[in-house]
Amino acid sequence: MTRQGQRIQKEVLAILRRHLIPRSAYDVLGELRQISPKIAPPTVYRALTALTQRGRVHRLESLNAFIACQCDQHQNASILSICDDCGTVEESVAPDLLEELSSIAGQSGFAPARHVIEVHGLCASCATGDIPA
Amino acid sequence: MTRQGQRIQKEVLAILRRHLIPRSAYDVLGELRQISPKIAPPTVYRALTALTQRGRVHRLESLNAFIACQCDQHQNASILSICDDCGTVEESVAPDLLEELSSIAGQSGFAPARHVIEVHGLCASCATGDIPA
DNA sequence: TAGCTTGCGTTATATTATAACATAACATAA
DNA sequence: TTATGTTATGTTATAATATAACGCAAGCTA
Repeated sequence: MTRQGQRIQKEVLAILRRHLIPRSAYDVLGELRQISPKIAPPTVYRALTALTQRGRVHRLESLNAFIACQCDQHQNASILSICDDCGTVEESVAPDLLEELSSIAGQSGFAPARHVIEVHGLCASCATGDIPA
Repeated sequence: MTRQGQRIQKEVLAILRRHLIPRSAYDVLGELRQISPKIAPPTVYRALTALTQRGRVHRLESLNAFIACQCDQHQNASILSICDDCGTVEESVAPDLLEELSSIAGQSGFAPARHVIEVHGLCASCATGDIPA
């Protein structure tokens, strides 16, 4: 990775960190272009791929969107709880559950390498209606 | 749903059942068009959505693809183990793990409604190299 | 039949993602 | 320092996935 690559990854991460709700790759592209108007899609996807591999960003497979990692310490897969009303995402870490999941998937000899765990529903605020939209 | 809608859902399900590996919506569209050449994308997506809601078909969020339900009895979320080498998908049911997952996600008041659990890795054959590609 | 509701077909287009190849940046040795 | 290989990045184009919008038809029921 060259200096330019590092700069773009840093900018992409900063953009994602400014938002509590997931952004699509093209959302990120739009914001990047406010700084560097000539950025093209593959550049953004490369940065997002690298950040995701390093655990700084999570890809929400069920939304085709990305969010900055909120706990900044683990390489383990996270449980991502997505509010279908307001869009916020909560991140939970549960190594025990991952092990259990690996063992279930492995019963037939399957060798797990990557876990995707996303839970859709309503966050506390939206579920109780305390803070109506 | 009208008779025509039922017919298309039946055809889509039959197509998915003919394959052990996931098919994209456009794969399905291509096969449907061999029978009814004028089908358009929204028709396929409507059928896939309905089948998914009734649990006859699973959508693989991390692949943007679909596969017929292999166990045909449950409305519970399945664990889908995806071989990154040969593409086969194994389905497992684990109500205990779902409850545990709901409880983890619910710790902060989050109300879970739908679980997405996908495990990428290598199936038994591909992991051992018994049946090299 | 008239009027209502829902589903379906159709057109067009939006959104997400990547292939392919040219160029630039960096590393290393002659 | 130039030559050479290797990897990263820029650029263009396009592929792949998904849905909005709207009009017509099918099915219901008064």
